[in-house]
Amino acid sequence: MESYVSKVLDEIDIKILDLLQKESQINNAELARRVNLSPPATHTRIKRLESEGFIERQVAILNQEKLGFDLLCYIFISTNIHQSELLEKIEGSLATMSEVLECHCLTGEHDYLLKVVIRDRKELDYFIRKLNKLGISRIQTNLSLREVKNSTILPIVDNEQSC
Amino acid sequence: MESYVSKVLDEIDIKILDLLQKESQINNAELARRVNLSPPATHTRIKRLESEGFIERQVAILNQEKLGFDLLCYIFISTNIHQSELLEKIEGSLATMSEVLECHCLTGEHDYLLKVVIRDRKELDYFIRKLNKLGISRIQTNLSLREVKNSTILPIVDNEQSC
DNA sequence: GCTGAAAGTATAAATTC
DNA sequence: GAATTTATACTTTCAGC
Repeated sequence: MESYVSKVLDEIDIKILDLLQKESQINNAELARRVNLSPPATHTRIKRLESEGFIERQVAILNQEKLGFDLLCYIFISTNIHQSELLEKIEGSLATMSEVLECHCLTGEHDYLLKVVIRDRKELDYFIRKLNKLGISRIQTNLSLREVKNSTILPIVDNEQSC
Repeated sequence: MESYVSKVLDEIDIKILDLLQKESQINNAELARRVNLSPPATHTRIKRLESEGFIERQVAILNQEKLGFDLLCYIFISTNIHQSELLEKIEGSLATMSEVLECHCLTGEHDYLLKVVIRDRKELDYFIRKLNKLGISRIQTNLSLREVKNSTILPIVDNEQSC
């Protein structure tokens, strides 16, 4: 696989993005050292990468388990609705539910796939009731038994990484 | 839903975690102001939350589309393997593949669910060949047509949020 | 946990390549 | 046009209370 180097992004930009997506609290001087540039030059590039939207946001990833979220579920849902106005309303409702971390419109037999974090069985029951109330006709819940990998790192540089 | 307040985490800790998981580059003085504490006290708490593992890491979330990743896939895979040593080897291989952002061992008819980011159709073909070589017997690929929501924010405080 | 000072870090300005 | 060095403002972090 080759790196994504375009007219707008050179190798140094890619390197900066990669370092930041792995460890965003790295300080500017250290970042500059790793890309062989002066701190101000590096800083200017970061600001450009932010303003141009390559960096969407910087976040802290919290430990689900330590915070009491015992259940991670992937839930497939289907609706019988084909009216776009109603679908938008359902999507809006799904997006505002804080248990729903991800929601994707998918190819295949189901309409949407949800990634949902839940504390316990009781809350899962409550959540599925909420889905039913939205007018969702079919729900297929898959529980994660074990997390093998969970990363936000896009493969923008060649080397395979393990985290 | 009620907040997760335990002997180790009080309301202020939860508030700090929540602010950081939404915007980790917020500065300490501003964070302190929002939780009604002095900057040093706030700082001490953050360090504690990090060392105790409530904060796993801080990362920059990059824009997939702008970086050329046109395809987001959820891929279900099954193996015919029941020997734990071989399964561990397969899991290790999956975990080191940089296209695989997530890998979960799931309940249901399939063994694993993968979240995979891919640049184009050609790369998807190449990726599926790699899976075949690992000894995976059944592969069901679902493409994301549209992202309705994509968040890393755990619902540790009551209010529903939209991002 | 607070206040205030010292150390460290980011940003701006001036200059050079 | 983009990077560097120098200078300044800000932010974190460490005392003492």
